Amino acid sequence: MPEGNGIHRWAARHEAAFAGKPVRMDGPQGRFTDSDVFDGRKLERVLAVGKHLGYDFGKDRILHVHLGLQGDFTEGSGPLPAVRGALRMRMWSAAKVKQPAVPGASKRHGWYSSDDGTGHLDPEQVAWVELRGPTDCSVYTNEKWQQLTERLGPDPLNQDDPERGFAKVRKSKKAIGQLLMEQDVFAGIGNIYRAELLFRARQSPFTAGKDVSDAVLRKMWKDAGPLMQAGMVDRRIVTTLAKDRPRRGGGVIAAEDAHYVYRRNGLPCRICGTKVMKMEGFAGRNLFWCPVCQAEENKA
DNA sequence: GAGGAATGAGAAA
DNA sequence: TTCTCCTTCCTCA
Repeated sequence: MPEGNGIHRWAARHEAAFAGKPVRMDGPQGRFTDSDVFDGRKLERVLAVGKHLGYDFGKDRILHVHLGLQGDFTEGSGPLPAVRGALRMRMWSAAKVKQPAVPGASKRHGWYSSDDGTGHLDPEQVAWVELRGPTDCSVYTNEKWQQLTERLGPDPLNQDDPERGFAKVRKSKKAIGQLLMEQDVFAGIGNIYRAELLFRARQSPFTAGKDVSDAVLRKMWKDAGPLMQAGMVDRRIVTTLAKDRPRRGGGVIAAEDAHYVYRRNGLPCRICGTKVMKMEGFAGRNLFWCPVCQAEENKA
């Protein structure tokens, strides 16, 4: 379900948990049949570009994961839980045992264990992740991964040079609210950040790309990096400034205070009080904006 | 228990 | 522009 910030977060967490060691992997319900390619091999690093994850096992083998709209990970420590729900793939840390976990098993598959009850393992060291509902979970070569990254636009979370993306916006007749959703313009931005970045720049979603001022473009780009980096609070995206949120008790940011316009249609704009608007199917998704703060005449 | 919506994107028409 | 993939969670009855 996440936008780019959530993807980079998973990459960092999974790299910290698994990289540098052999990992176990399977697709216990037959939804992922290539787990053998990776099972028992050492994970070298976890790549993140836009909304794409790449678990790099070296030797020209990368596990590509794209969560899409419905995909999500669950993670935990302790013993691997029983299979439940619709599980695509799971990955867990492997502890090396002195004897094959399964007598007669091949070295690659049999000499690592996490929950086989052999007693060779400290349960506190076990970490696991489960993946369900992804758009893609498949084997990539280095070349295929490179083709993917070349197709994507600059990613605000990867310190990329934004000029390539700016150039595409400047020559496009499409609305900026549509361009922000296109991953070959900017990678990693999704429907929440589209709405919130446009609002924070007081930019109308309907202005053609070629008519958006450079100042606003740069402002949105400069905003996007830190905003996406700080983006997750309790697995939620928060984009409101503290001064624009109502004061409530405790340090927790309430879900209804997290956004300026996203899913706030019918509610008053936090800045001007005008009712926030919603339009269905704008670049295939629901668009939210304030018709006053983001009026087309506001463009610099 | 049904039905819809959700932080996505590729293919089809 | 419309369909289709796919899973979970929430609302409503």
